[in-house]
Amino acid sequence: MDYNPQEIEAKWQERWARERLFETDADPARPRYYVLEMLPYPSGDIHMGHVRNYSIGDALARYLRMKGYNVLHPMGWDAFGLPAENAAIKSGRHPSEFTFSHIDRMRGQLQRLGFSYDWRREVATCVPEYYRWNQWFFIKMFERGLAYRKYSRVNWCPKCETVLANEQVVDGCCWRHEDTRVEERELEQWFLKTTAYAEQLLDDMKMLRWPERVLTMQRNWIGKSTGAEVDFKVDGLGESIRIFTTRIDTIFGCTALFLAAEHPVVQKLMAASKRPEELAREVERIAASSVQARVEVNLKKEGAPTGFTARNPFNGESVPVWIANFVLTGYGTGAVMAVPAHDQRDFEFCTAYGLPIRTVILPAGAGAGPASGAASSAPTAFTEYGVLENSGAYSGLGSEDAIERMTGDAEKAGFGQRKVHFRLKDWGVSRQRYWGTPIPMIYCGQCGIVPVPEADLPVVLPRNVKLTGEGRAALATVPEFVEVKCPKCGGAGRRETDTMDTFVDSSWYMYRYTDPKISTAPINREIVKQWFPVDQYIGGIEHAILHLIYMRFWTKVMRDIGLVEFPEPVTRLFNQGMVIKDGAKMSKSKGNVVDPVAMCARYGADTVRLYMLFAAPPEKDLEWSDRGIEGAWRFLNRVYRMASGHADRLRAVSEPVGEAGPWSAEERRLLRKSHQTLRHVSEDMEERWHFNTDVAVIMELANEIADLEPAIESGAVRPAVLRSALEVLVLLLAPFAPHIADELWGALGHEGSTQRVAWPAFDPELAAEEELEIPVQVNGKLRARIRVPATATDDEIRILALDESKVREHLEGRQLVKAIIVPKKLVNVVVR
RNA sequence: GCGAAAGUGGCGGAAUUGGCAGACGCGCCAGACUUAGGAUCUGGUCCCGCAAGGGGUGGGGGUUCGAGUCCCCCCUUUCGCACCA
Repeated sequence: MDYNPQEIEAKWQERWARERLFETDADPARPRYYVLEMLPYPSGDIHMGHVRNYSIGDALARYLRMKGYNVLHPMGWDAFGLPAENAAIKSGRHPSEFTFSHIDRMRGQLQRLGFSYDWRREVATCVPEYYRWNQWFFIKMFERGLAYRKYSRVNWCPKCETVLANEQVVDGCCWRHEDTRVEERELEQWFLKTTAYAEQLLDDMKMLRWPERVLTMQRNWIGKSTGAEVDFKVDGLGESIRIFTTRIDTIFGCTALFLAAEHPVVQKLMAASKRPEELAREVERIAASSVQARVEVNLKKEGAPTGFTARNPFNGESVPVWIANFVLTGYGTGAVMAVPAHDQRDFEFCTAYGLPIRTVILPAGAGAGPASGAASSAPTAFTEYGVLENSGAYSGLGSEDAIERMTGDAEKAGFGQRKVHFRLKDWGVSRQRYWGTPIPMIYCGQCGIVPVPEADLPVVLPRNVKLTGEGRAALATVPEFVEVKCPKCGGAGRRETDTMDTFVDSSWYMYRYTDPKISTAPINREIVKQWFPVDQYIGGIEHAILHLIYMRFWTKVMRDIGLVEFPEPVTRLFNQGMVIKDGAKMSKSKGNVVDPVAMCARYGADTVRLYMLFAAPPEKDLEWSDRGIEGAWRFLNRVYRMASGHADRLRAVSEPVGEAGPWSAEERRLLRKSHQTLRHVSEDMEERWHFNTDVAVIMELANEIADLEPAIESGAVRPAVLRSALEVLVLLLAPFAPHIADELWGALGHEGSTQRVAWPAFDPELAAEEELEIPVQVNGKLRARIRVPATATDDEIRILALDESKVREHLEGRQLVKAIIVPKKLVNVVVR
């Protein structure tokens, strides 16, 4: 009789599996819905963050199945590169031992939580079959010029001992090691050309129903800026310096040029300089300080003159060329024009070094005289659009017009051109690690870079490798792996020894789920067409500019090589909040973790899941509370006692509730409450997703049934009505606490899982109140409540309200101005 | 610094469209049952007040018959961006 979750959950989990309840069938008549949760690193144990993520997704999946959808709800595992290698280095065992045993372990934990995954569609991204298709994609991209190799300065995490992509650097630190500063190294690396899709990644955001926050982050990350490039000829040298500006309208106010210390022309200036040693020293100093600027916020602006001047092509004026620490090498051309009057940074720099400041833009609508005088003595730059002055033929134009005209004129005269720059950089995918997809390339002295022929894929990892963790590509130490014949000429070649970033794996795993076993192609086009795009993706915000940009890029590449016909892989995205304990995100290093497995052992999966949904709305952070979960536990106990207490009697009842009564007042009350609850949960599941309030109204229904216990004893609530209310209660609970729901569904005399039962429809007539309690305000203050039949007209309500004794008291000696009736809601009597 | 979101009891939170502020749960108080209670059940629980009544959604102003909700100013917190020319 006592609620024993362990027993119930084990029984139903076994039965769900035996009946293959969650296996996605191919019934073409039913509408399809693809629910996907972000896949985990198999770190060995699932944590509460996972449980929350999956409780949300599973509630949705279970609801949709009951609504008649054919639901695809898969689960898989990301490649687990670094943790596996570190564990291997420590123990001397092979990384695969960790990876696969951890996957098994986490799968077991998820099964214990009773999530409704179709395990036939499980995908692990760390197996040779998956490597094959990563490599296949890589070669396709190489053939299209979308994968290339270049020697460049890269981010290096000393803890990971490997390269990081720009997206993987957070506040100057590694995304995995939040307190490890990223270093810079010069390395030859493979890149994927995400920049080729910058414009599309930006444009296609309009078709995404994603949180605005994520879209904004992506927009910032892509960082489109439209402007112009203009050439300044260096006086006395054959060189010219090309600058990028979004404010060509301010160019008459240019009083200097600023170069990044690493700008290529700096070498030439040094060579031509009259005082080369001195200049070289200065350049070195500025270079050092600009490296620091990348890490430090608000670094002091520093610079040095080169001694050269360059000619402004618009007014023929020569301005000094400086080196400045705040000019970024990697953005635009690495050179900018200094317009101190209209750019805050230039203003600070020029003020510090005494360079002249010349106003050329006036605020629109301001008088010419006073404004120009004020601007030259102002402590800040005027950076907004305005009207040009001191700008030759362009004076008097508005900024917008001027930008258009001046850019056009520069193009005609041949010293400049329209230009769009993006902040987005290509994705550096080389990793100097063992456990990852080998990059399928061979270097030949004769033929250059040659991709491994498709027939030879996959290139697999050699087993006999010694992992040192010393930051050199581990594969380079295995001669049998490295030494290979060139597929083109048959001569001696060398294999690439870097492996791919594991974000490659997660960029297309959602496709693989639709047909995980296909061996002739990365995806089954026909089946993908049936399921894609993913209807609902659920995961944390932390991948806003990592996985979620890579994934979008990958889909666009897949479309361009003819694998899919749509531009975006995921229509709707939902970000659940983090699980917090003692004010901080749960993490092993902080020692504030709550183990879901232990919680399951104590309370059962249903209680844990119900609490995860009840304690906070899903998009907000959830503060873990040991007391709070007790509440969920008590609730399920109450429901269990209540339902199973009545079950024996109710099982025998066969008569239906009846279409229209006649019902006792208590029966009406019960039916009304259950249909109101049904309405709330049904509507909420469709759009709003405030699962915490769904659980709250389900609790209210349970409380209502408990309150009616005397009426049930006395027969005022007949068994058929009670049974209908209990069935609603159980079915509503099914998405949130599925085991106990199925158990009680059985106790009420039904066969099988609630997942095979149609979601009940609510009856608006049963949900409607017969009598309303309407608050009556006098001048906005609550003075009384009146009870009126639900059918009462506004006039009837007005008469009743004005007749109420409390209201009459407040009316005494005053003049009635009007009575505002909000139908079925409220009356406000206005008096003077 | 710029941008966005948020701020409601002792706590998590509710109030979906401008209409009863505090649903539901936790905690707390009182009681019942009990050898016992960290089990269960019943009642109470925004603040001041014996009550009548008054006050109350970060602070200040405004719009409105009516504001947690809309507008303006300020404060605080969180998140994102941060020399992107």
